[in-house]
Amino acid sequence: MTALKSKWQEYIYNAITAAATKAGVDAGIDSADKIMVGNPPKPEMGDFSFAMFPFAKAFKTAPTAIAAMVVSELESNTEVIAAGSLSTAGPYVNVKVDISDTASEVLDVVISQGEEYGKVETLAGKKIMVEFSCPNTNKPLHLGHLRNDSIGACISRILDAAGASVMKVNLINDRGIHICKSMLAYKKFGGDTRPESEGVKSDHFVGNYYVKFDQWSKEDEKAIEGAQKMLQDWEAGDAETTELWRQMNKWTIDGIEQTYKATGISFDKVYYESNTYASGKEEVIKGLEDDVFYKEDDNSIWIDLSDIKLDKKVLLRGDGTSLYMTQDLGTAIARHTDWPFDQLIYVVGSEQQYHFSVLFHILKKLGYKWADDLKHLSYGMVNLPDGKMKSREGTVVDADDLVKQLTGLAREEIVSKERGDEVDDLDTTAHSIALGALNYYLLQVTPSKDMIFNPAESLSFNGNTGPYLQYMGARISSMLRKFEEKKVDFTGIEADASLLTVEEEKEIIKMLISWPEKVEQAAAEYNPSCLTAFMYELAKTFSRFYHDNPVLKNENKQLAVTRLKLSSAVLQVLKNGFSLIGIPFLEKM
RNA sequence: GCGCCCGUAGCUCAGCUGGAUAGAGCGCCGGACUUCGAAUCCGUAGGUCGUAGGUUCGAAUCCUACCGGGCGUACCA
Repeated sequence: MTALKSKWQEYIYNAITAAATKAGVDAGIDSADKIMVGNPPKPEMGDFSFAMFPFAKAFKTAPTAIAAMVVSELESNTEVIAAGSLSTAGPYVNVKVDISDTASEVLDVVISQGEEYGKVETLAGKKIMVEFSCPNTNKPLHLGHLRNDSIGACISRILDAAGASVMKVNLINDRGIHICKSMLAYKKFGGDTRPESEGVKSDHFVGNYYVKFDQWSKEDEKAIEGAQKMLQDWEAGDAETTELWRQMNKWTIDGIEQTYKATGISFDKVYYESNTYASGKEEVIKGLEDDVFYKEDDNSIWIDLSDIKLDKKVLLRGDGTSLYMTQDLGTAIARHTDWPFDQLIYVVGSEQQYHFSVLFHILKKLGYKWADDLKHLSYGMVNLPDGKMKSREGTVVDADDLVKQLTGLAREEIVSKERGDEVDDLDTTAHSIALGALNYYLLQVTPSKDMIFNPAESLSFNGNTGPYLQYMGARISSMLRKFEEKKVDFTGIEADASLLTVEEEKEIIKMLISWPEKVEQAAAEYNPSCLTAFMYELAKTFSRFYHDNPVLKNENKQLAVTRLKLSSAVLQVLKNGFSLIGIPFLEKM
């Protein structure tokens, strides 16, 4: 299709320059690829459109007249006439092309390339590290983490599809004052209890003590002091503190890993802040010696950011303990040493934009040239219909609960449709539908925007949703199964793309052709939502086509075979999209 | 105060490297199951694209100001 497109750009370009020469003017355009190609508002008007407005000035003529000139110029070329039919619509030149050759080609390409179709080379040879998730070890995952995980995992797959070599990394936030808070609360109120003894999932068990600390600290100022003291003990390597820390971290991480498993999240390498903060500290001290930083009277170490019109920022506390920035410095440096990347993408919420601009700036000041290759892929907050999630008001949507709830509803849906016996495994299928719904819901919104998570809507399986796409996949699969059963009736019959004359068929062909471009765009913009939009359009167009036009049941067997080929190409592209977005493909549902 | 982001249909979102009548889902109302899976399909209604200027042949899209909302501006992460 791109070949087709550039061919027409060439035709139009030649026609315009020829017309310009005849009119004795300079068309003001020097290459065919500068010709803008558009899509007519209605498919019956044509496949490509070319607006003549830009040439009005050079020709000193109304665009409508130029369109007429261009068309008459094109009609004198027999090659052009053979390639398509022309029409003018006011200032536009519209072209309707015969796409049967292209159709035949794209169907073959999609089917022979299979899951490779849509892989592109725009990032070939690039090493890209993607950091996402980054849980704290003091509480379980919530809805915000789910958006982070969805975006991070999806972007990783998209970059991979664009040819990059991708390393997915996690950073476990396992040290710091907030970690000490849940530890201290457990020490004070926990007694001999353990997750198993209470029958609570281990990360939730720890999270409950974090909540308890919050209540306690409101009544007793000593709570905060105690946490600070504990942090000092921890950094000093106090045995008892370290032991408690180890135990509680294990509980949280075990629990979070169960959640990752349930949501299909994985990493190539996991970093722990407890391993990198020390090198961050050294880096800060080195920077102090090199006069990049300065020391306050209380021994805290700072950077002056007035050169980039920001304030100043503390990098190390007066008591010598580390901060978020300290450890992020150490982590970044460790990563570049481990795997010298061309780009490192931090998938982190937009509330940390300031943090990252400072972090990147500091690394640059410390002399790391690769600081320019760091990118903060910032995403917006997830809010609820009645406002923000607030832990104090108990409105935080817990990740495990949400997945469980979605799975339960999907299960009910299957049962109520009496498909329980049809599907391969009820629980697995229900879970797959839940994941499809969740990932699609979270990824259809442009990452940079805040979004509202409407539980009722996200739980719906109708309309523009993941399960709708899964359903179309299952429908096509079902049809292909039926074809396999009756295959003998079709032996020796070859597909013929010139039979695809219905408007929807043409639209579908054009969409199939544009799939690789969509992947390219998604990678260039770090935006999965252009893929979700495309997939929905494709599924919907196919659905409309399928509703009105018999495929397998067509009396014309050759048309049946051709449409089957078209259907399986649609299924292939949908499946390729599914794997990028994180929608499990289901043969039956 | 300063910095960044966002204002598109009742609600949730697309569209934003400027181009023909601004799209979809949900919801509302109305149709289609003896037919390849109705988790489907079709149709109706619903928008001065926050406001005002500017650039342009042409602006939801680019620029400026203002209004409204969010986030940040922590020795939290």
